[in-house]
Amino acid sequence: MCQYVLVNISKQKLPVQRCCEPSGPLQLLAGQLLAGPLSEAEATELAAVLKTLADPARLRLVSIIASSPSGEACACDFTEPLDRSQPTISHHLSQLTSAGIITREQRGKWAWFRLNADRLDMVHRALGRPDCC
Amino acid sequence: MCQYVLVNISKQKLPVQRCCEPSGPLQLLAGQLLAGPLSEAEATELAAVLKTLADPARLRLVSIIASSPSGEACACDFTEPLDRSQPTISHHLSQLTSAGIITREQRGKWAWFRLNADRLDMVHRALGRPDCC
DNA sequence: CGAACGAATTGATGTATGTCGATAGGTTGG
DNA sequence: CCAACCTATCGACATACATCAATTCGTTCG
Repeated sequence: MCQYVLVNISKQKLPVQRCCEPSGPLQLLAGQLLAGPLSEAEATELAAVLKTLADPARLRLVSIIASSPSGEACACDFTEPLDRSQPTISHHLSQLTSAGIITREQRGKWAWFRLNADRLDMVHRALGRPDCC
Repeated sequence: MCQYVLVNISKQKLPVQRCCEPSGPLQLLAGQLLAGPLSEAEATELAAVLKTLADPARLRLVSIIASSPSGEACACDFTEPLDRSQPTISHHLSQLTSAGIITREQRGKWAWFRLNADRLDMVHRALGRPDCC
């Protein structure tokens, strides 16, 4: 079912990007953890994104989407490998979407999710050294 | 008080490292978020470290330690800028220490903390692309 | 030794969160 | 248009957690 649709869209162009290059304009997370003392506001903002990532189920969701050849995955692909109920999966997908880490697209009765590379790069850079990446 | 002691040890050698180079052997967090599907165990382990980082107070503690010229900071230096009670600060420092993100050293009646660069690099790499850093 | 001081621990409290069963909302196919 | 199917929302529940006041633990110094 899902696989059938997946094949049909697997030819879509995948984002090819150089390593450590900003893939878009930075609007948030300007502060870097190791570059100087974070303000309460900067820390709260960064903490919110990290908190969304800091869950085993959500990390697995992200990793499954990331390792999909087509760059996206159907909601129905998660329930089995994660061994959690459908409402729980849906909840986590919603969390990740709200945090801007993944994007959601409805196609027919299936919901498809892809990574938001910009947002992940942002978090990645926020945790690196100032002279890195 | 604290500043006096701080001056005395500020000549200690600081770790000078190239960007994106492992600063030590990896024992944990072998899995990379974007390199392939994470197992439940890998995800749980990575989530634990991220959860420790995912708090405004703890992020600020880390950033304050990181931006100290001497590379370390006294527990007494945190209470004021963070605007939280002494037990709360102590609690967060304990969390960060348990997670291996910072190290603690008792000198006289003061407690001094430094970053564990290895551990932070580990988290940084875990969130990056496979071909990055 | 005993007073003073820095930091950790304890106990309590309100809030946030991960999880599921049951239900509702939307979309497709016959 | 109705039944089947996929997904989201709701309600409930147990657990985890951030925080503080009070207390205890260690260290230093007179």
